[in-house]
Amino acid sequence: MLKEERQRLILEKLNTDKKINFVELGSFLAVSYDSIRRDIIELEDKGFLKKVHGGAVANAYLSVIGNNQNGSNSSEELTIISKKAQKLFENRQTIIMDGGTTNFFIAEQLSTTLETTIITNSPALAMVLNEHPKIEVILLGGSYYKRYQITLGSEVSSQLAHINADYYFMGVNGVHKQKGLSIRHYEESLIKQKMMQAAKKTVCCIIEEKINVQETYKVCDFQQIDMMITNLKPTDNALKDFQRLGVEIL
Amino acid sequence: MLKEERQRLILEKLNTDKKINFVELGSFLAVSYDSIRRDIIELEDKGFLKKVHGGAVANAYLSVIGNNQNGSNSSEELTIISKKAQKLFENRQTIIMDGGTTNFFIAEQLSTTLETTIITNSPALAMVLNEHPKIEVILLGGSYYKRYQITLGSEVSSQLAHINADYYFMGVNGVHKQKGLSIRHYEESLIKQKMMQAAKKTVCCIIEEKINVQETYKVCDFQQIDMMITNLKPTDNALKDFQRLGVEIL
DNA sequence: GAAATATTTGCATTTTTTTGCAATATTTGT
DNA sequence: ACAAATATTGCAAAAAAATGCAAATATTTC
Repeated sequence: MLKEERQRLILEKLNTDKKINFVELGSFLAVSYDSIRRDIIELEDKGFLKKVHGGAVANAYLSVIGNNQNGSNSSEELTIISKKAQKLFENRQTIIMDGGTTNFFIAEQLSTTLETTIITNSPALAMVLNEHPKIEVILLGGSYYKRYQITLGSEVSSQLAHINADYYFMGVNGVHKQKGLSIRHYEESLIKQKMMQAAKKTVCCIIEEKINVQETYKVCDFQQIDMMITNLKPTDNALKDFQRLGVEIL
Repeated sequence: MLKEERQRLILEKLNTDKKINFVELGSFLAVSYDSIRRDIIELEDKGFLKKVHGGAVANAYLSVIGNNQNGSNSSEELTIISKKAQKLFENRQTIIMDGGTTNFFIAEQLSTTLETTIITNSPALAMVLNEHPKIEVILLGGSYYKRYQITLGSEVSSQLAHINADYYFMGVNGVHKQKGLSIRHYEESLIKQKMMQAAKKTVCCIIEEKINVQETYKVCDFQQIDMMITNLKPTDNALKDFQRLGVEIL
């Protein structure tokens, strides 16, 4: 087995599993533990992964969207959310969508007859819409963060300043009744705030795992958004804390 | 068995298997290990594969292009151009690259140790660099033109206004000694002019089919660029009109 | 068509890279 | 702090690569 072949397989496995264990990998590829270990060191030198005690973890920015999609259980949840979100789209609207698996999914499912403008800081999302005949896409430029696969920074912010959209579809890592909406990256949280200001209504799409979760950086209070879409039924018990707060739940 | 025939078979096998082992290949083709090895070296020089210890692996970008294009000739031409272009890249530079197959190719081949900033209006190019550990990417935002898969418009233009890059790698549809460099899309030709202004040196990478071709919209005169890279040898007869005009030809 | 020249090929030898092992050190969980 | 798991290091065997050389083959030239 060629070293390169092995390393390619390691990266592939890492991409799907997000983490690898040397011992398992050794028996999986039928090579000694040492070879695996040395491969991991080489790959780390090249910046493709991070070596940790007992194995290696993916360098976040390497995770390609393709992998997020095939995660079978979460894709079911995303499908439900996407279906609900489709109802909000009408012709002649302008919609801001940030990067994130959910928005990616929603964008992919948009009806081919829809005529809207979509403003996004996610090149991947823009490219998903390549095939769409009628949607106009505005890409917000700036520093490109490979790790999150979006653009951020003051350039993005200033472009948002003179935009007035109908909806903003916001993705977050956590929604909490008291602590509000939060994510893991500071710069991104600022851009999300700007995006909220640039849209008449903010919609938050979120899978149930992220409900009642609090992350490092707060974007806004729960009451500041206009609508929340989850994969649960609006009447679900898990959502009862969020009822009657002036936020529509779909 | 002729050398060319052998090399063709090697490339075919590489295409299906994505990797080759010298010893296996030797017995498969019934020639000595050394012949195989020398073939591989030759093929690597031509940019068709990557030689590794124990065999060879497919060059990543060749498969990508395989999807976009079918002409096997043009990928060979692009490989030659890309190899030449690589020599211009050094650490701590800022490079503007617009969208286009050639730049896409060049970006994919960039050394993983290279530390530069790449400014582009092509989301696809930004995403190619997702896997690159050290390159910083600035994406120019604006209206996204699906047809060309790039952003254009005044927003892009104004972002370029305060950029001062080392090189601009420009893709065009035609280069003509008298008529200059030209492309098919008006708005894009304007952005290319801005990009030229934003870089110290402009490099034009072009395949021989586009030499002495004139398209609808002129970007600049031939003498205004600093360097032209083609798949031909600089001394090739087809380029003799372009010599001695102050433009370096690689 | 034959001689001269250049290219290709296979082999033997030397050098380099890769690999697995064993001994030792470090980290982790309890 | 202790045991178990995992990592590091140095080393030697094995595999593969590079090199130089000579024979075989192809190409050019006259």
